[in-house]
Amino acid sequence: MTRPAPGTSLYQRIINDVQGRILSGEWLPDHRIPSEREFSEQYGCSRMTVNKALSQLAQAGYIERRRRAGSVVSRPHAQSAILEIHDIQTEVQALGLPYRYVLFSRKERRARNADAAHFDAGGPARLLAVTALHLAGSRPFCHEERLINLLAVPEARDEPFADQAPGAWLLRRVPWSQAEHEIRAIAASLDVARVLEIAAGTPCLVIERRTWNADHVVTFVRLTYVAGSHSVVARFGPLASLSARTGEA
Amino acid sequence: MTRPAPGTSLYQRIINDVQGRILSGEWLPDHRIPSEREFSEQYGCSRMTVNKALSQLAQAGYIERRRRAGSVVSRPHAQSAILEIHDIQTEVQALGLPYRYVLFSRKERRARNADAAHFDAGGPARLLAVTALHLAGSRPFCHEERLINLLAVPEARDEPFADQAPGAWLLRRVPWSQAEHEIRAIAASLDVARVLEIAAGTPCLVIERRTWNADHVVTFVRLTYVAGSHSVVARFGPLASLSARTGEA
DNA sequence: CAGTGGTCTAGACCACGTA
DNA sequence: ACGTGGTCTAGACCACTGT
Repeated sequence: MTRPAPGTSLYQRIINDVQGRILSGEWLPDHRIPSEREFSEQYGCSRMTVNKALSQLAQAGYIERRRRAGSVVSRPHAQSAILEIHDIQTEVQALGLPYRYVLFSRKERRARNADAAHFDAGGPARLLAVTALHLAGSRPFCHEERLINLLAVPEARDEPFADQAPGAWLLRRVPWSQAEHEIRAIAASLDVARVLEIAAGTPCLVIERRTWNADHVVTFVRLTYVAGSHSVVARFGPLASLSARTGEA
Repeated sequence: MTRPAPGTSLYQRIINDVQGRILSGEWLPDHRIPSEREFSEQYGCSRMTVNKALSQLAQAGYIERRRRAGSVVSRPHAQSAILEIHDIQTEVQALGLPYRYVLFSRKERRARNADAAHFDAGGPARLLAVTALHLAGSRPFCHEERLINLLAVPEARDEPFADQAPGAWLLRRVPWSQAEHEIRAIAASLDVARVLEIAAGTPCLVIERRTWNADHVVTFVRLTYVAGSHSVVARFGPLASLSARTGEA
């Protein structure tokens, strides 16, 4: 066999067919779809090819697979979206504005009790605390408060962060395995309001991010944006992650 | 062969090994990792097994694969996170508060120019516009403004939405293929402030979501939360989606 | 107990892109 | 040109689980 696979591969065709039946409503939630062996007969291919297709459909959340009981169409559940969080410099320049970065303070210090919430139990012995401002043109764009775990990133001790934001530096230097974001709306505090050149109490968007490598927190950052200057966009296409993931990483 | 695979499968072991080398920094970005054929020799297994492992690592963004050139460790790029957006009722009950839903208005009407931004070019001919309030205990929790495309969901015409929020109804009834979220901070308008029982100008978190099925927008919703009552949490663990995706959908 | 998915094999041909 | 990944085969044994 080994058909030339003109546009798409066989397993991709199976994915598309099943996805079509689910999205069109032909196969409703809890509907039991054919078994791998039935599919392989229908498509005249081996079971492995069907398995690859159905495994990816399961990963994308379209179906659930159970031994003996077979595979059934998932009932829609909490939506999960792919949230893209870009580098701030890239973001500002995408707005067509000149980007500028100003370092406010950079202090090495021992971890306090207040830091324990952001780091793991016990926490890191020594921290690097950095506060800075990102500007779009002449306007303040984003206020950054960051803590870096010096046990995880000892090189940060030698980095002044005078010309380069710690986020960009860390992204290039440190591998990370997990990140957690929390997004909230707040009223600007007096301190932040002064820096962002707005009135205290003005609505702001806050993004807090903790980044892990293996078991320990590498860095914690709080980014404060003036309301209206920034929004977070998240997209989700279940099968997008199946069809488009080959070459783009 | 067919080893009993004591705790994990062979391809999962390969995934873990490669991930470990990348996260530890042993294999830096742009490092070329062994070819599939080399791995299969090292592990004493077939190339298909290695292929399954490396394919999943590529999907998770750890490595990039290029024909002839081999596979290289990815350089970290824009972080993408998995954003969980839950049903509002679930969310309120998770806070340990009684949930209540109040319908304010429900109107069927023709699409206006102002709706065109939320829907596709041309837009749907007829819409169902619903405004409602979600309460946690006796306090307003979230104000909902929703537009439903009646061409995509004609059954909505027969649904009063008096006792049931349209979000929960749609989630159960309508398949969707894509969603887009935008999260912003705003100052409460007069109308919204009155409904949420806060002062005008109070910071609020706004989530706007458009949901597609195939090519057309099914529904658009704007959810407004009082600042402090709600935050969005997003997590990302590249390999979490590899190891934990089997049985949990 | 019977049928499902989970995993694995030892080959194979092909398309592609880089050296 | 040649080695890479991409895909596929025609089997196999096993673990699990619903009937």
